[in-house]
Amino acid sequence: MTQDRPERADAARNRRAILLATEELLARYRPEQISMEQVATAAGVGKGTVFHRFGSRMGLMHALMAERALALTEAVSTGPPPLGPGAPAAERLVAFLDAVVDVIARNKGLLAALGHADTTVAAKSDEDPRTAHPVYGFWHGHIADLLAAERPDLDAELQAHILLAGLQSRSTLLLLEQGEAERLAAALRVLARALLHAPTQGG
Amino acid sequence: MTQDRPERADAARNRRAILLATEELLARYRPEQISMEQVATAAGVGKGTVFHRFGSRMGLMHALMAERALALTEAVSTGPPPLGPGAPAAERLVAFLDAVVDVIARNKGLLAALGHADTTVAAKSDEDPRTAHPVYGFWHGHIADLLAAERPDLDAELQAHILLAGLQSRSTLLLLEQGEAERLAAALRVLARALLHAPTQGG
DNA sequence: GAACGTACTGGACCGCCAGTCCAGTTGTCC
DNA sequence: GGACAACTGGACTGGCGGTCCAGTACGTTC
Repeated sequence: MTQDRPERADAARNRRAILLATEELLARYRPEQISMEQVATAAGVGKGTVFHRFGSRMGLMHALMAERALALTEAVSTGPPPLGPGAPAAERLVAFLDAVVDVIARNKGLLAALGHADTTVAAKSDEDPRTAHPVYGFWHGHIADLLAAERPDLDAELQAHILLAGLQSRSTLLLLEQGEAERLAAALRVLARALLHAPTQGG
Repeated sequence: MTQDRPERADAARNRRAILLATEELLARYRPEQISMEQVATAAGVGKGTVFHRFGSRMGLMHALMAERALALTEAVSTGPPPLGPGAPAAERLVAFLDAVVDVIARNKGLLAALGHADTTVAAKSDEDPRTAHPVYGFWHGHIADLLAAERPDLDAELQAHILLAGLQSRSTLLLLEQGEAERLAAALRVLARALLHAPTQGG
């Protein structure tokens, strides 16, 4: 589909430049301070190019996020246990949560930017956030599956949302900025384990 | 402090009008679609007045939120158990979470707007979100206290943040929009109870 | 290696919005 | 009823996300 015709050399070069410039800006400034024009300038291209390639602020952030999350996606699908298939669901869940904390810790700015982009754009389309944000969808699905495998009596879908929410809130992001990633991971492990051992629910 | 001199009659009238107009707009439109100018027009005042009274978009949303959360604050501080003092911490916690879900369910638009306002303004000041959002601070403190009372071995501060995060995420807000408040409350109860019964953590 | 069609480029441009400013108005106090 | 401060409101500013389209340079074809 995308390969019908290989991306033109200059287009590929600029795409990389834009993603790179975005990363650098995110490392240096708060996401809301970064305008698309700045990204374009930093990448040495025109604003039109940025929008041509990525459609919108949100598209750009999604592309970047997808790239950053790629390794985790692969580790989960085809890598070795406990992240990959093979280990018991409970272990995989804890390992996965740890890994997600890690990805997020190394991409706080991006996460915040994504949140901001989502919010900004939400008004224009009433699409489901999960559809709009494939990385989140994958994470959520994975957590929900593992949770359901271990505890079919729980509302796994929703618990998965809640666990993930704990990683994207403002307070959490603030914590990560202070280098407390391990503390967050620990808390999440406790929470996940507690959930796995929770007293069975009456209907 | 604020009472040194009672608010002038016209000022009070306009403040009410602005808050009311904001509520009505929030009920009808998505928060990001509502501009401060619209609020002003709907309230029948000039834009300058809105900013004079509330300082910024965020200030307006905070004022509205504080008003909406007032009943809960009072119920917790001086009301009857299980919400108010008197009941065991575990019961108070569950009751409080239910109450917060209720407040949030009845103010989804406002919550989303607050999130948006926070994000928008965050760049300008590097204040701690808790300071910036007193209602959140109160909720968080209360949950953390109750949690710590029952389970001193937990990272109550952080777990409280995580529980609250589950109420403010985009997915959650989406759920609430679909009238699934009870489902969310149930999931939170399960999670809180699980946490209260969690296996003790090794240091 | 030259000519051609097309995908890509970039910056001027648009509409919009948060927040500022200040001259005029109105309520309150003495 | 006069004086002073607080309040008011709308014109204005700066900046942003996103569009548009004329020009450019890439890859292809002969």
